Amino acid sequence: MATIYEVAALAGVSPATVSRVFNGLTVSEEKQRLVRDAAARLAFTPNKTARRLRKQSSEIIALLIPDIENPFYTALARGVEDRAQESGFSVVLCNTDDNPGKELRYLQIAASEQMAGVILSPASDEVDLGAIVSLGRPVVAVDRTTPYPVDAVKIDNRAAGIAATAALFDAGYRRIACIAGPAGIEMTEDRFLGWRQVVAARGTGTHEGYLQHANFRVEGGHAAMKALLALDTPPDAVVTTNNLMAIGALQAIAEAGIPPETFGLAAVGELPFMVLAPATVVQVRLPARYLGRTAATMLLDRIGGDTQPLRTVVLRAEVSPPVPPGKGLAL
Amino acid sequence: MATIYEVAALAGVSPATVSRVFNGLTVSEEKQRLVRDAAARLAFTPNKTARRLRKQSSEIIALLIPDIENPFYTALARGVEDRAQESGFSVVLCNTDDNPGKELRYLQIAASEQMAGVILSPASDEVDLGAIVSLGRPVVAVDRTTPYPVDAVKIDNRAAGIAATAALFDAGYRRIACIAGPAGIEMTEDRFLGWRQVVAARGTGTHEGYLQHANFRVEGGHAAMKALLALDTPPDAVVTTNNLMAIGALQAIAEAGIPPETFGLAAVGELPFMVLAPATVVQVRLPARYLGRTAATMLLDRIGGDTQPLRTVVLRAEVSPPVPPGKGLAL
DNA sequence: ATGAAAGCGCTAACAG
DNA sequence: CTGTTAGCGCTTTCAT
Repeated sequence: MATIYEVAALAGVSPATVSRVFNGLTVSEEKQRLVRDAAARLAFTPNKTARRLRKQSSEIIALLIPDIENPFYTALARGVEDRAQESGFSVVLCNTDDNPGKELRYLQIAASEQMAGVILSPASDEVDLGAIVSLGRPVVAVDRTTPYPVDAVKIDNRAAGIAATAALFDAGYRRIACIAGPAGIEMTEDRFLGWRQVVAARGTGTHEGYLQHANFRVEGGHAAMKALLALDTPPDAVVTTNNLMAIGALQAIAEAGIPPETFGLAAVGELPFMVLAPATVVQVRLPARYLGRTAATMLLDRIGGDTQPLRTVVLRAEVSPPVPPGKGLAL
Repeated sequence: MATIYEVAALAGVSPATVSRVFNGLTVSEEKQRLVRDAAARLAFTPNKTARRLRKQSSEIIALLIPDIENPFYTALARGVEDRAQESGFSVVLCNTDDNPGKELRYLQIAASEQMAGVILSPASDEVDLGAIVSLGRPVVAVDRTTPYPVDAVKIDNRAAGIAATAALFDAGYRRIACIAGPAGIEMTEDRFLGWRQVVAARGTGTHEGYLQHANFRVEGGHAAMKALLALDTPPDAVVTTNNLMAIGALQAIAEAGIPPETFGLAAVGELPFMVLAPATVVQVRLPARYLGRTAATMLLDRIGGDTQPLRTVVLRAEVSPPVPPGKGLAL
């Protein structure tokens, strides 16, 4: 890799001038040309590491997500990436696996790599963002929140939970259970509170065991659904607070030999690659990509020196239009 | 962020000694303790940027994949990540979007960021890996190949195509079409050659238009399937050379009102989150995660100085066990 | 507008 | 075993 010194020598100027050319500072037309020619001939690419050491910052933003195999997060990642590209930033994707230890480690890496900022969907309420924030690196929480005061962009989760549950009521179901994520994550709590609110207001009373907590994976939804079906008075419909758990629930329903069209299912989130949409699956569509884009915009604003007070942007989810009868593929 | 100079001052040793402690070189027990105490008190984290500038290399490997929203690639990414973590490396995920321009750009970034190596699934045969290779950075091609001489790990694609097609034959289908990816990518060509081989050997002769090329996305498979169904003698089964196109094909079949159990579908790749597996969907399972892990292992070997001749590891795909009747959820 | 020179924080000889 | 010192390649005053 050629350095600015070699370029400078070839162009007959000083290294400083080469640097100026590559940073868009004022350089005479003539020398500008000289430098560009020399650089082209040497296939010169500025050494980002040296530049970063000097400037104490980079054009890289870290994105910490809990599960890279969840399409919701990959869509979110796309949104972040697209926006970042527009401003010449690169994105480093870090998979925390919902593991606070891994999360912490990546946060340290972000700091020691002089990354420009961090967007994260916290694995737990206990993330310590103090270290990175005190370094002056902006942080934006996305999808999930954190007690630590940072910018955030989230979904109106309570409303999403309400919409999902209400749709099942409207479809005629009366014994509606809920498969929620792990206790202690505000995002999923809010969604199940939405469920509880609707059930309390319109339901036929609460049933024992209708609220199940599970991890956010397919197996979690599967296990929880099995537990629900084993109840004395099993539900006739279920709300899941994320996409993957809905898949697991569907699998359990199928395994139990229940004709799916007789059982109501509403998911907060989109069921990925759902070729086969039984009319009874309600999807509360989450604007995942836009969530990412918004978070990236907020972060880039901060990186650019924006100093306004902390903001939380709340996005509204949208209930999927009911599947027209006969259109939902009856396999 | 504290520097080694501050730690050195507090510990009463030289900066070099601090460096040695953090690099596991020989330092007396006593000073070792001194340094660690001082470092802890200052919350010192070594500045990776400075270290990288000095060492001319980093512990980061770049992973360039064509589509981060394709579960095959996220699974592959997991494999890479898991293996990398074990050796203390981090992974930067880059989404090329099957766009040679983006791919080139990321390759340049990998070079100018002094990344330790690159694992990529080339977007085109024209990738120029010369620049990065001549920098001494190891490169491993994964899933797809490239004419440029680098280590590679791939699937036995011809065998996968054969397996998929043969399974349909065995199930009694006789007019088997193929939806292949874009022409010019060896991976997909090999799969469709497998199809052609079986059709030629066991088929009732070739039909006009039974080979469709499409992009690798859901829409591609959808459009191709529509074209197939519009033929004078439409096929009674189809092989798709990747997972996403199979989804699109299924959608088109459903839209056409064809009872899916009367139509055969075999996909090279797994249909992600397939709750609803009609018995007729044959999946040739690709060991995506293992593919990633293997690629990472090869790359890390090279980074570690392994100098053996170029290797290509070929992994064998596995046909999904036939879905037991009544088990494939009939929605 | 341009050049000279001083670091950014770390590692790796080289002495001792 | 440990300290001194010279850079890695770039940006940025400070002069000119």
